[in-house]
Amino acid sequence: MNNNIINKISNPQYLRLLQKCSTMDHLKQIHAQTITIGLARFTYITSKLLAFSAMSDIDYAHTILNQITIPTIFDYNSTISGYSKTSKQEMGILLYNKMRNNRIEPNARTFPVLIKTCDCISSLLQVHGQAFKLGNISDVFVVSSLISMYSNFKAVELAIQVFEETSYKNVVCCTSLITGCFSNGLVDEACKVFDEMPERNDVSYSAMVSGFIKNELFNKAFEFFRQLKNGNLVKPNRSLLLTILTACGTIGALNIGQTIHLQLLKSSSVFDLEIGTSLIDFYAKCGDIKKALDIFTKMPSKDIATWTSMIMGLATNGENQTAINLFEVMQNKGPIPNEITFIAVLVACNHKSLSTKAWNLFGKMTKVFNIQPSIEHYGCMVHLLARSGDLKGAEILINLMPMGPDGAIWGSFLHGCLINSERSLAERAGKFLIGLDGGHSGGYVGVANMYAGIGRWEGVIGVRDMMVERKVGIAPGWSFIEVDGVVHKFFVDDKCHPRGKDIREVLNVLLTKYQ
DNA sequence: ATAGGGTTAG
Repeated sequence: MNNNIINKISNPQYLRLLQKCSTMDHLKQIHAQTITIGLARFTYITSKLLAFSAMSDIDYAHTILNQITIPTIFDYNSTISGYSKTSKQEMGILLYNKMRNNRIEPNARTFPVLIKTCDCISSLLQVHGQAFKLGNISDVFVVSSLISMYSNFKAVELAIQVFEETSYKNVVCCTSLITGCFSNGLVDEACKVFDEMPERNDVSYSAMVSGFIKNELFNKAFEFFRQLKNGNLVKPNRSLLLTILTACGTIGALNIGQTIHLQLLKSSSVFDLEIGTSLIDFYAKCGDIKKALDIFTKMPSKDIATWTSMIMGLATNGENQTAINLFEVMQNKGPIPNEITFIAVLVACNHKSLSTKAWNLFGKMTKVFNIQPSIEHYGCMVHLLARSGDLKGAEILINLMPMGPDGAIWGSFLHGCLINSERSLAERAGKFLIGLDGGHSGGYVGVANMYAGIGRWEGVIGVRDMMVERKVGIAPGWSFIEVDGVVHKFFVDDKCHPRGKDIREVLNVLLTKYQ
């Protein structure tokens, strides 16, 4: 870059210069030149730089903020906004307090981002109180972020309260509440908000479809999708098609997903990252691993999500070694693995012969890639170790877990004990499992099965009594299949399906033929 | 002049 050029630059030109930056290094270069040339004394210029850095490198943005003698409300808003997109969320409130100490008044734009940085219900209540005190509470932007954050923290009743106290309810507030209700299991309430909202757009429909999926109401989701296809309500845009495709993967609806695939190819000229990645995930979840691999190889550019989806797809389709090999290839010529990639590759190690490899990767994750294992990583490790018969190793790991084991961890351990006939260990795991607070029936059933397996019938009765006493219901196992766009759900020992008799007859034929 | 909310790939 030529110094003369930047010296004569006008504000819009400077803005265009920043917009052209594709990497942080490029932005940092421009920052350096901005300072050398003396442009940095114009507050607008530095504020713009700060806003741009906050989108991709929050630490850098914070240093810029620290260098400004008297930062404006714009500078604070940009930095808080940057923090709302990272994991250092606690910095949001810290900055807000610093800003107040410097006697800078927050404005309407401060609260939506500040609300997004709240990492627990108490900080959210605190920020909500501030917004109320300073008169920003009727702003629709503030309302919609409050609704979605309260819902995220499982305080959906507070979300509903905020919604009801608002006089102007636009499409975004309503969509926030719809998503909030769905993610807290309030399906009827979500539908009611949708029916009563003044207008609906593609995002509200998208929220309905993914909400139904989250609550396992697959046919309702497809009913909505068909409404969209047949009527002229809203045009199913790319995001909505991606939502449906994800839904198809979740339930294994191969036929419907394939039509979405065609529609996506028609509507979008480029085979972009998100579409490609969701297609890989979709085909892998439907068991068509060849098609998934085909898309993977044909994709011109791949990011970490693409590679992770492929590794996970191979791992869950029994191609354990291929998944691990692909991970090795990725390390040579692909992006840097993240925490989800390690979950995928640990799932791939779920085979008796691969537990050494698993330990190896688990160590590499922390030492080489500096990723702290989450409860899911420990879960994968305990599961595969216990399954392969290394119960000692599994137990050591459980004791090492900084966050403490949950029901899933003890469940995996118990399962490993049972298939390896470790009775006394199984009993100990069972006691831990039942000792954990929680209404999930899986643990109790596991323990009951364990006692039954070793002939301790008084143990079985004891667990049953405990379930009655603690009001734990049994959620029976179930499965589903899509036929001609209709999803059929079956429970264990199900006698409710309208064609149940026919299905059983066919099943019997198959059983006599192949058993 | 600059900074804000809801759906959406692993």
